[in-house]
Amino acid sequence: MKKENITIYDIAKKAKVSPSTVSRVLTGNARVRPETTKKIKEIIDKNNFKPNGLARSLLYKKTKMIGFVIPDINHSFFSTLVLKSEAHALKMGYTSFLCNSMNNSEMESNYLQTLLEKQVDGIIFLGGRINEIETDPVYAEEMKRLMERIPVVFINGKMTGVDAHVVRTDEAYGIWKLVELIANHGHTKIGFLGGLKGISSTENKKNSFKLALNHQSIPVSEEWILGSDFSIESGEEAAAQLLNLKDKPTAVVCVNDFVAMGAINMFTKFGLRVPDDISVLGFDDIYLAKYYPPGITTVTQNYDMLGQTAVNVLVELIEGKEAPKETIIPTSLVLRNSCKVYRGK
Amino acid sequence: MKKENITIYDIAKKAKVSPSTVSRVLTGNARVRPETTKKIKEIIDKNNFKPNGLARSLLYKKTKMIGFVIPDINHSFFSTLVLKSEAHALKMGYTSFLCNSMNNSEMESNYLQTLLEKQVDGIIFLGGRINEIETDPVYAEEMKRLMERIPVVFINGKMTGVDAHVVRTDEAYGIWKLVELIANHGHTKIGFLGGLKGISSTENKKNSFKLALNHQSIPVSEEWILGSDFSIESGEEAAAQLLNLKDKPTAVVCVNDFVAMGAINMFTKFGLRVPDDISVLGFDDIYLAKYYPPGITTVTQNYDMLGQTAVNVLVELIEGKEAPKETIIPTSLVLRNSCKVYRGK
DNA sequence: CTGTTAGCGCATTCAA
DNA sequence: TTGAATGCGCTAACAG
Repeated sequence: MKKENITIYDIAKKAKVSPSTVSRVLTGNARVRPETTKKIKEIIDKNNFKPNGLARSLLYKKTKMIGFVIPDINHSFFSTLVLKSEAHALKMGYTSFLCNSMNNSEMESNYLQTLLEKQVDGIIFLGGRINEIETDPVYAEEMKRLMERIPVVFINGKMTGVDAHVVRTDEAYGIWKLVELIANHGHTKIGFLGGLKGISSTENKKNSFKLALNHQSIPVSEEWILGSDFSIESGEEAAAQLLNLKDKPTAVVCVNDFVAMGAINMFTKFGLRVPDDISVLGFDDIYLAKYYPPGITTVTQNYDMLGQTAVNVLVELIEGKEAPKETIIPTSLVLRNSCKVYRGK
Repeated sequence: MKKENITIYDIAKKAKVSPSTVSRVLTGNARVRPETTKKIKEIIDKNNFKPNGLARSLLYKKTKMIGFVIPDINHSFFSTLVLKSEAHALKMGYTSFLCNSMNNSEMESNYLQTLLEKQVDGIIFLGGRINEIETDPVYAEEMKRLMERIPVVFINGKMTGVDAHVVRTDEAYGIWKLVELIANHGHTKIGFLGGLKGISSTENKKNSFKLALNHQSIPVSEEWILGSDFSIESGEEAAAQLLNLKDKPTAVVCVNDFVAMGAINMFTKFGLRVPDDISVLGFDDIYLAKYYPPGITTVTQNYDMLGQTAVNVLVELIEGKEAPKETIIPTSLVLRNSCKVYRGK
């Protein structure tokens, strides 16, 4: 099936020149007589010849490839981020190699091996092991050994004992602004929904949530802090649990937009109107947040900046330059219709 | 920054053996004395050595990589499909290289070049040029030249003059069943929303829609066939146009779930209840279809089968075997709550 | 301006 | 069971 590979030798022979001359017109790195160039280009074109990138990369010790390890491309947050990152990487002259770890540490390890063998020039890492509050020393060790061989950038994560370059969303500030917004709307009974315990994003947000409540002199009610993960289902469950309580909050901050959607679903199902009876706030500003009725008030992730910065930092590292150890990407509120002034009892 | 590469020569030297012996323990393709093996393995491990995949691939003329050209990973349909395909490819021993063309033909061309240079073993192609009803001869030519060098599989598309292997969703049947469902629910005024003209998916679905109406002895009303693309916005627009009509349908089939969501939004906004006042049907069964209120009745794409089949066909081709030229992946109805019996006037 | 030579890292002959 | 030699396809250094 696969046609015999054409090489520069074949082209050289047909053009009656040496392989190096062909190579020269290919790279454009040296002057070749115009007529010769023209003849060679014609033959290249006629034979549909493409230089073998493997051979080239083997020589250069560079593949111009960036590896991405992410948990799940099927999640809006990651797919958007990857899309932006890929586009920017392309501008910087790099192609992207994507690996879906499905949040499975073993798959992460496998993919890291694969990326290393494929000789990618650098790796951008998201999710999984770098999101655990308690770093697993085995995986930390693996990561350190990896980093001895190749530049790595973490997005929204860290590992204790691993001194990596990291680019982070300012989750704390986002939550802070969300709480400020609700408080300004007169709410004093506020819950927090969703998020897996032990995952840094959850803990960061919960911590900021509590701090912000304190700052607003609003008491923290632990029984309004519910949820098991980051899915719509989790939002539904948490909301259902809330509905069983005698004393219910009038507003809930959700760990992300999916959880907010689930919460909205469940509240609506049980006759509560959002935002009239209860305000629901999200996080991430995924594509659907705008459309999901009633339109979710949320915090935008600044996907462009997040992706671009991560790629930029990695490229600096690849080129052997200095790069900031930690970059915080600002977040900002996106006001829509799932939050409303508290209208009293 | 980047550490000097360790090679089998370094390992060989430290182990006081020849490079070929190291190579042998690496591949396991030849017998090596157990003690020697052990010693070499220890040294490999201690030095964190990984064989260079580029060199290996150069030699084998195989990269065990599949290239995916898709329009936009940020769309649920594609991300789900890619996820399933990648998982299956991994089982078959292949890693996946993803390229987002953004439905831009020029980017498609660039990525095809890149994939060729990176020596992927085969390519799975979705969207863009293979979805145009009117094939652009320039791109068809490019595709043909590509296919002379490397196996290609199309998913849900084709190009006139290009004799490619293709795996297709049975869109026609899905639409047919949708119409049947609505007709059985007593609806006789049915519209079709969304879809870009000239794109095969749109035309296939519209054609099937009309045939199905005929079959049900329901008249086709062209003024109820509206929409400009595949987005939520398009659904909103189309629904708004429908609302301006004196005579309105009581059910609409949408080109996909996003359009259905937009339509539901707009109908709701103008006081129509879904499904009580109007039934709205989607297509694709994306993750959110289940949750988007009131829960969208739709057609599932059978993502697993679609992705697995495409990968299987491609692998057969890569291995030089025969493979079916066209495979149709069945679709089936997913009943939820956006469709209801017509309750008369 | 062009040809010859060498080597990137690996696996596979062929000998020993 | 092991070592030496060769070549995958390419480019850069060095001559000419």
